[in-house]
Amino acid sequence: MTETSPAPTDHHAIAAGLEGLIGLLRVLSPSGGPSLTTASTLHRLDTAGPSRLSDLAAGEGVTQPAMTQLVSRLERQGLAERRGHQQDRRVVMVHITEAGTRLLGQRRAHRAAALTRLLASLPAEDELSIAAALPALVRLAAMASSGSERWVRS
Amino acid sequence: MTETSPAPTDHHAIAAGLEGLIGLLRVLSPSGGPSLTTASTLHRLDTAGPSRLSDLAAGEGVTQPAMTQLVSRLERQGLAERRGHQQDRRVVMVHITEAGTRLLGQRRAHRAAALTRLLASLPAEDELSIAAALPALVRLAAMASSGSERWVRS
DNA sequence: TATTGTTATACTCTATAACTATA
DNA sequence: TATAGTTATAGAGTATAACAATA
Repeated sequence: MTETSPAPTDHHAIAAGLEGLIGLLRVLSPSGGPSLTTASTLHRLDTAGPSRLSDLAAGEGVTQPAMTQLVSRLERQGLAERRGHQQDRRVVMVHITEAGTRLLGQRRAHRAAALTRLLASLPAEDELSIAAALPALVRLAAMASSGSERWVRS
Repeated sequence: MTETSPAPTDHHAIAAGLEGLIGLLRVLSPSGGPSLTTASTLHRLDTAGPSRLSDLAAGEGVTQPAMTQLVSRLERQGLAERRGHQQDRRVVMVHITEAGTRLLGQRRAHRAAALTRLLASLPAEDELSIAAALPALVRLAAMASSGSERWVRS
Protein backbone atom coordinates (compact mmCIF):
# COMPACT_ATOMS: atom_id res chain seq x y z
CA MET A 1 0.00 0.00 0.00
CA THR A 2 1.49 3.29 -1.04
CA GLU A 3 -1.52 5.54 -0.60
CA THR A 4 -0.81 8.91 0.86
CA SER A 5 -4.27 9.55 2.27
CA PRO A 6 -5.75 7.39 5.07
CA ALA A 7 -8.34 4.83 4.12
CA PRO A 8 -12.06 5.49 4.75
CA THR A 9 -11.87 3.09 7.65
CA ASP A 10 -9.92 5.69 9.58
CA HIS A 11 -12.84 8.05 9.41
CA HIS A 12 -14.97 5.28 10.81
CA ALA A 13 -12.52 4.91 13.68
CA ILE A 14 -12.48 8.65 14.29
CA ALA A 15 -16.27 8.70 14.26
CA ALA A 16 -16.34 5.92 16.85
CA GLY A 17 -13.74 7.63 18.99
CA LEU A 18 -15.54 10.96 18.98
CA GLU A 19 -18.66 9.16 20.20
CA GLY A 20 -17.02 8.48 23.54
CA LEU A 21 -16.09 12.10 24.15
CA ILE A 22 -19.55 13.19 25.25
CA GLY A 23 -19.19 11.50 28.61
CA LEU A 24 -15.81 13.12 29.06
CA LEU A 25 -17.17 16.57 28.27
CA ARG A 26 -20.07 16.14 30.65
CA VAL A 27 -17.94 14.74 33.44
CA LEU A 28 -15.53 17.65 33.04
CA SER A 29 -18.37 20.14 33.45
CA PRO A 30 -19.49 21.44 36.82
CA SER A 31 -22.70 19.73 37.85
CA GLY A 32 -24.97 22.65 38.55
CA GLY A 33 -23.83 24.75 35.63
CA PRO A 34 -25.28 25.51 32.22
CA SER A 35 -25.89 22.78 29.66
CA LEU A 36 -23.25 21.63 27.20
CA THR A 37 -24.93 23.50 24.36
CA THR A 38 -25.16 26.68 26.43
CA ALA A 39 -21.49 26.50 27.27
CA SER A 40 -20.56 25.74 23.68
CA THR A 41 -22.60 28.70 22.45
CA LEU A 42 -20.93 31.05 24.92
CA HIS A 43 -17.57 29.67 23.83
CA ARG A 44 -18.44 30.41 20.21
CA LEU A 45 -19.54 33.96 21.02
CA ASP A 46 -16.32 34.47 22.94
CA THR A 47 -14.11 33.07 20.21
CA ALA A 48 -15.79 34.17 16.99
CA GLY A 49 -17.28 37.38 18.33
CA PRO A 50 -20.85 38.65 17.86
CA SER A 51 -22.82 36.26 15.67
CA ARG A 52 -26.13 36.05 13.91
CA LEU A 53 -28.67 33.91 15.68
CA SER A 54 -29.08 31.63 12.67
CA ASP A 55 -25.32 31.11 12.44
CA LEU A 56 -25.24 30.11 16.08
CA ALA A 57 -28.03 27.61 15.49
CA ALA A 58 -26.23 26.09 12.51
CA GLY A 59 -22.91 25.98 14.35
CA GLU A 60 -24.33 24.26 17.40
CA GLY A 61 -26.42 21.88 15.33
CA VAL A 62 -29.77 22.97 16.80
CA THR A 63 -32.83 24.51 15.18
CA GLN A 64 -33.47 28.22 14.98
CA PRO A 65 -36.30 28.15 17.55
CA ALA A 66 -34.08 26.25 19.97
CA MET A 67 -31.38 28.89 19.59
CA THR A 68 -33.97 31.64 20.04
CA GLN A 69 -34.85 30.17 23.42
CA LEU A 70 -31.24 29.48 24.36
CA VAL A 71 -30.32 33.10 23.64
CA SER A 72 -33.36 34.25 25.62
CA ARG A 73 -32.14 32.21 28.59
CA LEU A 74 -28.63 33.63 28.21
CA GLU A 75 -30.10 37.12 28.07
CA ARG A 76 -32.25 36.53 31.15
CA GLN A 77 -29.12 35.40 33.01
CA GLY A 78 -27.18 38.40 31.77
CA LEU A 79 -24.63 36.27 29.92
CA ALA A 80 -25.41 37.56 26.42
CA GLU A 81 -27.51 40.21 24.73
CA ARG A 82 -29.32 40.79 21.46
CA ARG A 83 -28.49 43.75 19.28
CA GLY A 84 -29.84 44.80 15.95
CA HIS A 85 -28.06 44.75 12.64
CA GLN A 86 -27.56 48.04 10.84
CA GLN A 87 -27.94 46.94 7.24
CA ASP A 88 -30.50 44.16 7.62
CA ARG A 89 -33.10 44.77 10.29
CA ARG A 90 -34.32 41.19 10.24
CA VAL A 91 -31.02 40.04 11.67
CA VAL A 92 -30.33 39.62 15.39
CA MET A 93 -26.70 39.84 16.42
CA VAL A 94 -25.86 38.09 19.68
CA HIS A 95 -23.10 39.50 21.88
CA ILE A 96 -21.49 37.93 24.92
CA THR A 97 -21.50 40.14 28.00
CA GLU A 98 -18.75 40.69 30.50
CA ALA A 99 -20.53 38.37 32.90
CA GLY A 100 -20.64 35.75 30.16
CA THR A 101 -16.91 35.99 29.59
CA ARG A 102 -16.35 35.72 33.31
CA LEU A 103 -18.49 32.61 33.63
CA LEU A 104 -16.66 31.04 30.72
CA GLY A 105 -13.36 31.71 32.45
CA GLN A 106 -14.57 30.04 35.62
CA ARG A 107 -15.78 26.99 33.74
CA ARG A 108 -12.47 26.71 31.92
CA ALA A 109 -10.49 26.97 35.11
CA HIS A 110 -12.64 24.23 36.61
CA ARG A 111 -12.20 22.05 33.57
CA ALA A 112 -8.48 22.71 33.36
CA ALA A 113 -8.06 21.63 36.97
CA ALA A 114 -10.05 18.45 36.35
CA LEU A 115 -8.00 17.80 33.21
CA THR A 116 -4.77 18.23 35.13
CA ARG A 117 -5.90 15.56 37.56
CA LEU A 118 -6.97 13.25 34.75
CA LEU A 119 -3.84 13.73 32.66
CA ALA A 120 -1.64 13.01 35.65
CA SER A 121 -2.75 9.38 35.40
CA LEU A 122 -1.89 9.06 31.72
CA PRO A 123 1.46 8.76 29.93
CA ALA A 124 2.99 12.12 29.05
CA GLU A 125 2.85 11.26 25.35
CA ASP A 126 -0.92 11.26 25.52
CA GLU A 127 -0.99 14.83 26.68
CA LEU A 128 1.42 15.83 23.95
CA SER A 129 -0.54 14.16 21.18
CA ILE A 130 -3.80 15.66 22.42
CA ALA A 131 -2.25 19.10 22.58
CA ALA A 132 -0.82 18.57 19.09
CA ALA A 133 -4.20 17.58 17.67
CA LEU A 134 -6.10 20.41 19.30
CA PRO A 135 -5.64 23.02 16.55
CA ALA A 136 -6.83 20.47 14.00
CA LEU A 137 -9.87 19.63 16.13
CA VAL A 138 -10.66 23.31 16.47
CA ARG A 139 -10.43 23.73 12.71
CA LEU A 140 -12.65 20.70 12.26
CA ALA A 141 -15.23 22.15 14.61
CA ALA A 142 -15.01 25.46 12.77
CA MET A 143 -15.58 23.67 9.45
CA ALA A 144 -18.68 22.04 10.86
CA SER A 145 -19.94 25.43 12.00
CA SER A 146 -20.06 27.12 8.65
CA GLY A 147 -22.92 26.13 6.44
CA SER A 148 -22.72 22.57 7.64
CA GLU A 149 -26.42 21.78 7.57
CA ARG A 150 -26.28 21.80 3.81
CA TRP A 151 -24.18 18.65 3.55
CA VAL A 152 -23.80 17.08 6.99
CA ARG A 153 -27.19 16.63 8.58
CA SER A 154 -29.37 13.81 7.42
CA MET B 1 12.61 26.85 28.17
CA THR B 2 13.77 23.30 28.72
CA GLU B 3 10.81 21.94 30.69
CA THR B 4 9.77 18.44 29.79
CA SER B 5 6.19 18.65 30.97
CA PRO B 6 3.72 21.17 29.53
CA ALA B 7 2.79 24.14 31.65
CA PRO B 8 -0.61 24.28 33.40
CA THR B 9 -1.66 26.84 30.81
CA ASP B 10 -1.80 24.05 28.26
CA HIS B 11 -4.52 22.35 30.22
CA HIS B 12 -6.42 25.60 30.10
CA ALA B 13 -6.02 25.64 26.33
CA ILE B 14 -7.16 22.03 26.07
CA ALA B 15 -10.15 22.81 28.27
CA ALA B 16 -11.08 25.71 26.00
CA GLY B 17 -10.60 23.63 22.88
CA LEU B 18 -12.75 20.79 24.12
CA GLU B 19 -15.51 23.30 24.78
CA GLY B 20 -15.99 23.86 21.08
CA LEU B 21 -16.37 20.18 20.26
CA ILE B 22 -19.98 19.92 21.38
CA GLY B 23 -21.22 21.72 18.30
CA LEU B 24 -19.14 19.42 16.15
CA LEU B 25 -20.53 16.31 17.80
CA ARG B 26 -24.10 17.52 17.47
CA VAL B 27 -23.67 18.59 13.87
CA LEU B 28 -22.18 15.20 13.05
CA SER B 29 -25.20 13.44 14.51
CA PRO B 30 -28.29 12.65 12.48
CA SER B 31 -31.03 15.09 13.37
CA GLY B 32 -33.87 12.74 14.23
CA GLY B 33 -31.75 10.24 16.12
CA PRO B 34 -31.10 9.56 19.78
CA SER B 35 -29.54 12.17 22.05
CA LEU B 36 -25.81 12.59 22.47
CA THR B 37 -25.93 10.95 25.89
CA THR B 38 -27.95 8.02 24.56
CA ALA B 39 -25.45 7.46 21.77
CA SER B 40 -22.54 7.80 24.16
CA THR B 41 -24.10 5.28 26.55
CA LEU B 42 -24.65 2.77 23.76
CA HIS B 43 -21.06 3.31 22.67
CA ARG B 44 -19.88 2.59 26.18
CA LEU B 45 -21.95 -0.59 26.42
CA ASP B 46 -20.57 -1.69 23.09
CA THR B 47 -16.97 -0.95 24.00
CA ALA B 48 -16.74 -1.83 27.68
CA GLY B 49 -19.37 -4.55 27.66
CA PRO B 50 -22.22 -5.05 30.16
CA SER B 51 -22.08 -2.42 32.88
CA ARG B 52 -23.70 -1.57 36.17
CA LEU B 53 -26.28 1.16 35.94
CA SER B 54 -24.43 3.31 38.46
CA ASP B 55 -21.18 2.98 36.52
CA LEU B 56 -22.94 4.12 33.39
CA ALA B 57 -24.31 7.14 35.23
CA ALA B 58 -20.88 8.07 36.57
CA GLY B 59 -19.22 7.53 33.21
CA GLU B 60 -21.70 9.70 31.35
CA GLY B 61 -21.71 12.37 34.01
CA VAL B 62 -25.42 12.12 34.73
CA THR B 63 -27.34 11.22 37.88
CA GLN B 64 -28.53 7.73 38.72
CA PRO B 65 -32.22 8.56 38.14
CA ALA B 66 -31.37 10.05 34.75
CA MET B 67 -29.57 6.85 33.80
CA THR B 68 -32.47 4.75 35.09
CA GLN B 69 -34.76 6.56 32.66
CA LEU B 70 -32.24 6.50 29.83
CA VAL B 71 -31.87 2.72 30.23
CA SER B 72 -35.65 2.37 30.38
CA ARG B 73 -35.91 4.24 27.09
CA LEU B 74 -33.20 2.07 25.55
CA GLU B 75 -35.03 -1.03 26.78
CA ARG B 76 -38.35 0.20 25.38
CA GLN B 77 -36.67 0.72 22.01
CA GLY B 78 -35.04 -2.70 22.18
CA LEU B 79 -31.51 -1.26 22.12
CA ALA B 80 -30.44 -2.54 25.54
CA GLU B 81 -31.74 -4.76 28.32
CA ARG B 82 -31.48 -5.10 32.07
CA ARG B 83 -30.21 -8.28 33.64
CA GLY B 84 -29.65 -9.19 37.25
CA HIS B 85 -26.35 -9.70 39.02
CA GLN B 86 -25.67 -13.12 40.50
CA GLN B 87 -23.73 -12.14 43.59
CA ASP B 88 -25.43 -8.86 44.50
CA ARG B 89 -29.12 -8.76 43.76
CA ARG B 90 -29.34 -5.01 44.18
CA VAL B 91 -27.23 -4.53 41.06
CA VAL B 92 -28.65 -4.08 37.57
CA MET B 93 -26.36 -5.03 34.71
CA VAL B 94 -27.14 -3.31 31.41
CA HIS B 95 -26.45 -5.19 28.17
CA ILE B 96 -26.54 -3.83 24.62
CA THR B 97 -28.75 -5.81 22.24
CA GLU B 98 -28.07 -6.78 18.69
CA ALA B 99 -30.38 -3.99 17.52
CA GLY B 100 -28.37 -1.56 19.65
CA THR B 101 -25.12 -2.63 18.04
CA ARG B 102 -26.73 -2.27 14.64
CA LEU B 103 -27.99 1.24 15.35
CA LEU B 104 -24.53 2.21 16.58
CA GLY B 105 -23.04 0.98 13.34
CA GLN B 106 -25.49 3.04 11.30
CA ARG B 107 -24.73 6.16 13.31
CA ARG B 108 -21.02 5.63 12.89
CA ALA B 109 -21.34 5.16 9.16
CA HIS B 110 -23.33 8.39 8.99
CA ARG B 111 -20.77 10.24 11.04
CA ALA B 112 -17.87 8.78 9.14
CA ALA B 113 -19.37 9.97 5.87
CA ALA B 114 -19.90 13.46 7.28
CA LEU B 115 -16.34 13.44 8.63
CA THR B 116 -14.98 12.45 5.24
CA ARG B 117 -16.68 15.48 3.71
CA LEU B 118 -15.41 17.75 6.48
CA LEU B 119 -11.85 16.46 6.44
CA ALA B 120 -11.64 16.88 2.69
CA SER B 121 -11.58 20.64 3.27
CA LEU B 122 -8.74 20.51 5.77
CA PRO B 123 -5.01 19.95 5.31
CA ALA B 124 -4.00 16.29 5.38
CA GLU B 125 -1.82 16.88 8.44
CA ASP B 126 -4.91 17.74 10.45
CA GLU B 127 -6.41 14.35 9.78
CA LEU B 128 -3.16 12.66 10.71
CA SER B 129 -2.78 14.53 13.99
CA ILE B 130 -6.38 13.85 14.93
CA ALA B 131 -5.99 10.17 14.15
CA ALA B 132 -2.76 10.15 16.15
CA ALA B 133 -4.41 11.73 19.18
CA LEU B 134 -7.45 9.50 19.12
CA PRO B 135 -6.10 6.67 21.31
CA ALA B 136 -5.05 9.25 23.88
CA LEU B 137 -8.48 10.87 23.82
CA VAL B 138 -10.11 7.48 24.23
CA ARG B 139 -7.89 6.76 27.24
CA LEU B 140 -8.71 10.18 28.66
CA ALA B 141 -12.42 9.49 28.28
CA ALA B 142 -11.93 6.10 29.89
CA MET B 143 -10.10 7.73 32.83
CA ALA B 144 -12.99 10.10 33.31
CA SER B 145 -15.40 7.17 33.34
CA SER B 146 -13.95 5.33 36.27
CA GLY B 147 -14.69 6.79 39.64
CA SER B 148 -14.45 10.29 38.28
CA GLU B 149 -17.19 11.87 40.35
CA ARG B 150 -15.01 11.58 43.39
CA TRP B 151 -12.48 14.17 42.22
CA VAL B 152 -13.73 15.80 39.07
CA ARG B 153 -17.22 17.14 39.67
CA SER B 154 -17.65 20.28 41.64
C1' DT C 1 -41.33 35.54 -2.70
C1' DA C 2 -37.50 34.47 0.23
C1' DT C 3 -35.19 35.14 4.54
C1' DT C 4 -34.76 36.02 9.62
C1' DG C 5 -36.42 35.34 13.70
C1' DT C 6 -40.34 34.42 17.13
C1' DT C 7 -44.43 32.09 19.15
C1' DA C 8 -47.19 27.89 20.24
C1' DT C 9 -47.21 23.29 21.45
C1' DA C 10 -45.72 18.83 22.64
C1' DC C 11 -42.20 15.76 23.84
C1' DT C 12 -37.57 14.36 25.52
C1' DC C 13 -34.17 14.67 28.90
C1' DT C 14 -32.36 15.87 33.43
C1' DA C 15 -31.98 16.96 38.51
C1' DT C 16 -33.55 16.77 43.42
C1' DA C 17 -36.01 14.46 46.89
C1' DA C 18 -38.27 10.59 48.72
C1' DC C 19 -38.74 5.77 48.47
C1' DT C 20 -37.89 0.32 48.12
C1' DA C 21 -34.99 -3.60 48.27
C1' DT C 22 -30.76 -5.76 49.28
C1' DA C 23 -26.33 -5.97 51.66
C1' DT D 1 -26.61 1.63 58.44
C1' DA D 2 -24.97 1.84 53.70
C1' DT D 3 -25.58 0.85 48.87
C1' DA D 4 -28.17 0.07 44.23
C1' DG D 5 -31.78 1.34 41.95
C1' DT D 6 -36.62 3.33 41.21
C1' DT D 7 -40.51 6.62 41.49
C1' DA D 8 -42.42 11.35 41.72
C1' DT D 9 -42.20 15.91 40.45
C1' DA D 10 -40.69 19.98 38.31
C1' DG D 11 -37.98 22.32 35.17
C1' DA D 12 -34.73 22.82 31.22
C1' DG D 13 -34.03 21.95 26.46
C1' DT D 14 -35.49 20.60 21.87
C1' DA D 15 -38.21 19.92 17.48
C1' DT D 16 -42.09 20.84 14.24
C1' DA D 17 -45.50 23.88 12.61
C1' DA D 18 -47.41 28.28 12.12
C1' DC D 19 -46.58 33.11 12.31
C1' DA D 20 -44.66 38.23 11.85
C1' DA D 21 -41.41 41.37 10.02
C1' DT D 22 -38.10 42.70 6.76
C1' DA D 23 -35.71 42.21 2.40
